[in-house]
Amino acid sequence: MQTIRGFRDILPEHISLWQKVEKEAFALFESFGFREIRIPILEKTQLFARSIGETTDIVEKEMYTFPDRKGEKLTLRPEATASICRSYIQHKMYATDPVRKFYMTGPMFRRERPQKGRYRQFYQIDAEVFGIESPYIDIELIFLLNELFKRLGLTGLSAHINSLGCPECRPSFQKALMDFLGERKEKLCDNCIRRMAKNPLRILDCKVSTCQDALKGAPATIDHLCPACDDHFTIVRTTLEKQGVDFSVDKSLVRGLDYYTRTAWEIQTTSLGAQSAVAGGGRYDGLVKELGGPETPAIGFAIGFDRLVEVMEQLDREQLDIESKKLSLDLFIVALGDAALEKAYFWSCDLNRAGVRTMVDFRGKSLKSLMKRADKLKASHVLIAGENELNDNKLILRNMNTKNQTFVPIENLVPELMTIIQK
RNA sequence: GUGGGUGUAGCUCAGUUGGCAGAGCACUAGGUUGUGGUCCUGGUUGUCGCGGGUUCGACCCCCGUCACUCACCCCA
Repeated sequence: MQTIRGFRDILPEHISLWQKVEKEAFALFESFGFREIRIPILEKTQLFARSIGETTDIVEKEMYTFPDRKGEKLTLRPEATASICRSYIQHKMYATDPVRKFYMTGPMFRRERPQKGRYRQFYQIDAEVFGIESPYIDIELIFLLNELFKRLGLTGLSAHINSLGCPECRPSFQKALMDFLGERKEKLCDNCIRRMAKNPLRILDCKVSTCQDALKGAPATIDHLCPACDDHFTIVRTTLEKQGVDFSVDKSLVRGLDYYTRTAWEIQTTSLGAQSAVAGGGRYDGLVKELGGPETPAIGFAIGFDRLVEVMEQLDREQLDIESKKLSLDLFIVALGDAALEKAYFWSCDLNRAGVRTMVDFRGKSLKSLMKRADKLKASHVLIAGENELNDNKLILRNMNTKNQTFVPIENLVPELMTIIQK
C-alpha cells in the first residue's frame, strides 16, 4: 500500500519548518487585524465553477469532482477564496461589519501531473480582505507577504505586479488585443489559438518562445486602464516605491482564475525549477456580487505552503538542524528492572504534568543501550533508576552536556528535579 | 493529457561481454557483571518495482505494465 499519486505524507522530521511558518504567518496576520477562519474541504461544484470560471484549466480538467450518495455534485476545494466568499455571504458578515479580514491554512486539491513543487494535495496559507476598495489594502497585502518572507529569512524572491483592469476598461483592451492577435494568428501555437476564443488574456502568459516573439509589442492591460483603475494602480506603485518594497511591473502577468480585477501579483523564486510562484494574489471586486452577495470590493492572496517550505529547506540546511534540535527532551529516565519501570512510569507522568519534558523507554533494555537512546533523543538530563538507587532511596541525575552526576532523593523527586532541570 | 530520466537492504547508491546479491550509513549485540556521542569487533535486513519473453542460466537483453521524478501545460 502506498499514497495515491500526487499525495504525500509529511513526516515528523520535516514538520518543524511547517510549524514555524504557520506561527510566524499567523502572528503577523493577527497583528494586522486578520482573524482565522476554517472552511470545509468539500463544497458544491457549482461554487468553484462560477467563481474560478467555467473555461479555466482548474475547472475544466483539474478538479476532484464526484457525486455523493444522493447524486449531488461535490468538489474537493482547489483553492480557498471561493469558499471564504461563500462563507462571507452565507453568514451575512457584510451586515455586521463593513470590513472583514480573514486568514487560514489547509489542503487544496488539483488533479495535475505532479512535479517539483506541485502536488495533487497541496497546502496554502490564505489571507482575504472584504470591504476595502482603497489601493492601500493592496499594498498592505503585498507588504505583508514581503515582511513574512523577510522574517522567515528568505532571499532571492521577487515581486511581480500588474493591473488587470475592471469591467469598465476590459472591452477596449480586449478589442485591442484581438486586433493585434488577429494579425499574427499564424505565428501562435495551437494552444494560444484555442485560447483566443475562450480567454485571450491568457495568451499573454504563454511560455512558448515563438509566441513570446509574436507577442512583442502586444497591448497590455495597463495601457488600457480606465481613469479609476489607472489612479488605483498608480497609488499602488508609488506607495510601494516610497516604502522601499522591491517589485517590478510585469505586463504579462495574468492570473489563471477569472475572478481577478485590478491589482494582481506573484512572488516568484528561481529555486524551484519550473514552479516559480511561491505566492500569488489579487483583487476580485466582482466576486462577492457574482456569488449572490452585495457589491463588495475584495482582495486576497495565497501562499504555496509546500513550495515555501521547499525553498526554505534549500536555502538553509543549518536551520533544519537547529529546528530539529529544538525537539530535545528535558529528561530521559533509565529504569532497570520491573520495580523501577513502574516507578518511572509514575514519575514521568508527574514530571510532564509539571512541565518537564520526560520520556521513559519501557522495553527493558540494558543500561548501555538506554544511554544510547537518551543520546539519540537529545535528552539534556538522564535519571538513572536501578536496583542500587532504589535501595538507597536516591537516584542518579546525569547532565548529558557536562557529564556531572548528582544524587536526587526519591521522596522529594519531582520538585527537586524541576528546580535542577528548569535552571 | 504529452515527452525525457530513474526503479537493487530502512536510507544513499555500486553491481564487470549474462554466471552464488554488494558497500557505506542506519539498526542490533559485545569490547572485565551498571554509564551516551568518537573508536574497535561481530550480527540482522532483499519479491533486484511487477508481469511476460529470450537463454543451460537474467539485476543485466527484449516486450508490456506500474510507480517515482523532471519538463511541457497550468498554477500556489
